[in-house]
Amino acid sequence: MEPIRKAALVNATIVEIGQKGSLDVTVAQIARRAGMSSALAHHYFGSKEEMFLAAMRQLLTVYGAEVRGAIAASEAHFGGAQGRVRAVLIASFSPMNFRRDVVGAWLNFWVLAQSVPAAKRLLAIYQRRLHSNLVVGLRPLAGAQAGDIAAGLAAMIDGLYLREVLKRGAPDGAAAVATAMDYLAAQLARGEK
Amino acid sequence: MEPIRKAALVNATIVEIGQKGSLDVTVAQIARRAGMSSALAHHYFGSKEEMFLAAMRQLLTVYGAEVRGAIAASEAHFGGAQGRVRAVLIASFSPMNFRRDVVGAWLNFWVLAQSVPAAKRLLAIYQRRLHSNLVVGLRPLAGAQAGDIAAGLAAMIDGLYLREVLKRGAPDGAAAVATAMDYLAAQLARGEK
DNA sequence: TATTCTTGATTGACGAGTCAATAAACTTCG
DNA sequence: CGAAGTTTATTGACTCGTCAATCAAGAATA
Repeated sequence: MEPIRKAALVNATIVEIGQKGSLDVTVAQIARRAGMSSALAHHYFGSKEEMFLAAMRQLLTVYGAEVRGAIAASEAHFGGAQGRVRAVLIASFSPMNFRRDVVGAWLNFWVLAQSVPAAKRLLAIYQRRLHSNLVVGLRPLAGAQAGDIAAGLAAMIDGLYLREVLKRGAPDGAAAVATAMDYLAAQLARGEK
Repeated sequence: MEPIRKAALVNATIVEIGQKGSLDVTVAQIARRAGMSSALAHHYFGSKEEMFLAAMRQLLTVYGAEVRGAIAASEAHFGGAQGRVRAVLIASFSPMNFRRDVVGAWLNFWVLAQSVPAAKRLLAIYQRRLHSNLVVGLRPLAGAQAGDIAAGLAAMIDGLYLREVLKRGAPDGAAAVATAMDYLAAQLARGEK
């Protein structure tokens, strides 16, 4: 039972935060969405904060898995070139990760990181992984510039996420990928000139 | 008295939210920082939400003024070229706007916009102004591409803000400007080739 | 029986907003 | 001038609701 209930609570937490657009979500609301009483939620997680952190970890885990998958697929097919960077972008803006409620939850966890050290640590992991993935992909293409370009690209990715939460209508991952790829193309074109 | 007290409350709201890194700030805390009782804060603003919105408007106003000032100064001295865009960037990352607590408040207001329509409207104004300022500056440099480049640049600016709240140490506006200008240079170089 | 699962009820704290009352400043007009 | 009246400024105390967390007790299961 424990793993099932925990998973249900974690998902309910993400959806609830994402839909409400705020961390002002009661344990009772989350528990109800997950189909149980608030007391049971406390029984399994001990505290609301633990639930939030577990939800963050879940987001990180899913995102990380998708990135790894995309990279693997990309290397199998194209073997290098812009493939790895493109893979990271595609995974970042995939329908799974670029969902409205997921993006809303991300933003709220970013806020949480300002006051909860454990949350800050989790986000730092995300940032390191993203940066490192981009640099590995960029090194063969841009050499010494890889670090700077990765920094700019990472900022742009986060910015595209940030802006998504205010848009209405369905998220458009392809457009986001296009914007980021355009940046990349411009940087690489300059390097070659 | 009214304008003085309101101004004090607005500033206290920004600082309190920025330092705490969260909208979970009590009216009593804000009022205390502004040197008055919570009842008086309610007397002048009616509700906590009104205080938040007034604080957002203040941020928008100060930012807008600084951008206008920078554009005017830039046109007087260099007359066009990348001047206008650079002016927008410099204003965006000026020591006044790129302060830790201000950036923290921005991020929190972004979250607020998800659930409070009035806040969303204010942010939409900011986005429109930013985009339009960038497009005007980019049109002579990039022609039809101006819109797309502006979109990417705007996302990057917001992303740089977003990332700032997790960094430690003093904000480095110059580095942020450099990253954004680098993006711009790459895009323009490609256009000329 | 013992262990795990589950919840309704309760507690204790906290916070937004209201209110009644006091104090200060300003206005009116005799 | 100066007394009576009026508007503005200000606060402590209070109400009312909410919510995280706990607990004791009741199913279910092994």
